Amino acid sequence: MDAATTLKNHDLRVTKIRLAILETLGDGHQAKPYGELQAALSNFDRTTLYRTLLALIEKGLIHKALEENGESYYALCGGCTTHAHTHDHIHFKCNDCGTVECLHLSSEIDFTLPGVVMDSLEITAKGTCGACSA
Amino acid sequence: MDAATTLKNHDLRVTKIRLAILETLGDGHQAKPYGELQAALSNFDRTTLYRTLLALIEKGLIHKALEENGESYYALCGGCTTHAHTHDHIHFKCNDCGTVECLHLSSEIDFTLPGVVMDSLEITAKGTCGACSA
DNA sequence: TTATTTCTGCAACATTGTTGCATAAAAGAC
DNA sequence: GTCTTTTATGCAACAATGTTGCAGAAATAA
Repeated sequence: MDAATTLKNHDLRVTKIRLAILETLGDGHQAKPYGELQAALSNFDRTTLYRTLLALIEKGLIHKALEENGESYYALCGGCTTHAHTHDHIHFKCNDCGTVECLHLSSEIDFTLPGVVMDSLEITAKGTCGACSA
Repeated sequence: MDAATTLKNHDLRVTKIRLAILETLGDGHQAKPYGELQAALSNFDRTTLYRTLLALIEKGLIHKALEENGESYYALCGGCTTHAHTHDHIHFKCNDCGTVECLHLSSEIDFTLPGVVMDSLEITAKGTCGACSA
């Protein structure tokens, strides 16, 4: 499915920056830092990028993978909608090359916290990725 | 052990802002956002607060619990040193009252990611805390 | 093609992060 | 307590990101 159709399916108008963001985020299993997005999309206004990211998040097309040192990382979602964000994956950051990947877990992580009601779980692992440790 | 002794044990001079930060962070199982620290310590310069937090982190007295919406949360460490940060706990944020707690896990969380070498793991859970769900 | 809805770019400001430098304060020696 | 050395603090200054309002431009639907 092409990007324009994806946008329409998610109740979003097809505009240049939206197509450009989706294209920049590529195949979706890798999260990109805000700075990189801004550099790649420097022909667009910074405010527009900011608001567009918000819109794409709200409609379930992308998600904020992690925040580090004041910078947010964004990645494509796999099948989220406005009302149901399903993120059965964790984020892995390579300390060597800096790439952030969305990895699916084969086994569920499950644990309980006494006395609290748990809604969501965010897991970020760090280390060395396959390419860098080879 | 009082705060001044703690500072000395960690190779840090005893100064007003350091004592104030340790006091503000209180009993240590709760993380405070930067904004709250700054408000509580507004008689000190913002830069000094910034550098002092860095120093306390480096010497293993406090740690950055999580980052959310561009704001960092800080909490006291339990037995870290400059060279060995041990954080066998997760962070829990209450969506209701906003408090962030450092919770120890009774059981270890353990899983593997194929093809990568894992160094560290950061886990943030969100939901409703005991006080708010009661 | 027109009318309507929504998006974009610009201006403007807040907050946090960050560095350099002169002065002030802390720690150790006497 | 005083002096010396080391380190911390406050100030100025700037960068990056987040955020809002508003007018003009673009996308949709009729």
